[in-house]
Amino acid sequence: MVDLKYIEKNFEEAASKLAKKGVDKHLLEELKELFAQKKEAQRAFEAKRAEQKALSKEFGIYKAQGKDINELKEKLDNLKKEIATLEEDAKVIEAKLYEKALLIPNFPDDIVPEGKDENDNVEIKRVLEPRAFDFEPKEHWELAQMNNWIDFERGVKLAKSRFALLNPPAAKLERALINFFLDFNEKNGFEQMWVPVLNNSKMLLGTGQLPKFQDDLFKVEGEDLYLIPTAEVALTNIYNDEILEKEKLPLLLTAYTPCFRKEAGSAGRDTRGIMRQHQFDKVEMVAITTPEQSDEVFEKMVENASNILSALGLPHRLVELCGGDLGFSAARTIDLEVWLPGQKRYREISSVSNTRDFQARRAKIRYKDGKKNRFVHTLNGSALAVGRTLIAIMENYQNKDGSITIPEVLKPYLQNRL
RNA sequence: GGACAGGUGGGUGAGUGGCUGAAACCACACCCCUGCUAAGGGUGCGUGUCCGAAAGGGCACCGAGGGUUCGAAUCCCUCCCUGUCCGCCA
Repeated sequence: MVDLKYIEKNFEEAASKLAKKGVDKHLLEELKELFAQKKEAQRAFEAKRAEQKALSKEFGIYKAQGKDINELKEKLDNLKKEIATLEEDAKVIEAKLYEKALLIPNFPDDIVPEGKDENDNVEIKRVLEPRAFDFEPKEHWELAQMNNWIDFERGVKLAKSRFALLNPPAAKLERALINFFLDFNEKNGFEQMWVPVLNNSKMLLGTGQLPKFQDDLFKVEGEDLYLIPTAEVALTNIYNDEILEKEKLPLLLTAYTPCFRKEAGSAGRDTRGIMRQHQFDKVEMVAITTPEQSDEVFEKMVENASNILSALGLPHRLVELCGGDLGFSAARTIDLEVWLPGQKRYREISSVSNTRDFQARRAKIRYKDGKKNRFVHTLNGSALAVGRTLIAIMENYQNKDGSITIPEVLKPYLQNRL
């Protein structure tokens, strides 16, 4: 959640920052006004409440002394009614305030370029030269069919569109990739976790998926449980409503989970193949840091994801997202896009974000800094999206006859055989 | 899923209507004493929010939400969770 006090004190600055993300200034004005109202209502209520408490105490003393309490009681009865109204008012305003505040996206960092969509993102650098083909490279869905790696029809039969199933060679490769990623992350300091893939609404609110993006989530009927769209939700919320010791930071975590997304609003996009599925595997990194540590950890996470791609021999580029393309919770994001020779373009395979204290405020994740409790910074990034890595391997390692060469680094994970 | 028992501060745990935001002990921090593997004493030590430069003060929070009452951690209702036993089961 955005810092309301910051908006109150630095309104113009806050407004110009959020303009980068396309947030209307009027929304902020409304918020500021509500915040002022909330404080006023709170003050009014608390003053009366203090009065009531004092008189009630007297009431007890009077009674003990056998004094007449009728007059006092009448006074308190009236106060009670007055307070009930004041309290109700304060509650209503507060609820309204938070309802609105929870819909305001995070402030982008100053470094974030202006822009309205992905076309305005800024390429930072390219890593590894795309391979030169002496034949026309095919797209992954074609290769998948030629090699019988992916069964799209039966995936749909089992569930619905945008579900697929992997046949023996691809299924093994999928798991090899998961293990390879987890090991790679672990070697670079990320603790390997295992988490529930169903999380409750409080957690989804903590990382920013709720309340605004409810339509993107699969919800369990009759339960306060959602299938997580990313392990970021579970990993970050491990520390929901906790106060951490400064010495324990930064916490670097990694986990593999399947991820579930409704992909509402992306009808017609990437309908062929497994680029955009309702269920996909991903190995995620999450970091919990002090504000001072978060920039350095951010770089480390980007580097780690990039190094994995390099280890797999996959050409890729780093892209700094512009304000308009930045996610709701992110202050800054660098996407890693892998080269897909079949599609002849770079496609997102990892996204590393620093949310600064935005999620920490929502999820109430703090750390002790001396006597004070401060909000941590939370960061997340894929390392990597597994299904998309499978695509990248298929397209980059394809041979003229449609067969696919397995990258050397994965062979140990396949017991040297498919 | 059924039955019973519970949910209090970092932990253990007291507290059945006002003197309790909460005893005591442990843990932790600092100080004093002592002097070596027996320790003792003192002080501090929840979270959030509002006012304040600060000191300090107000309000809220004893699983969550309602209710009764002048007044609730304490009484009532609903829900959630935990434990134990039974059932079921990877």
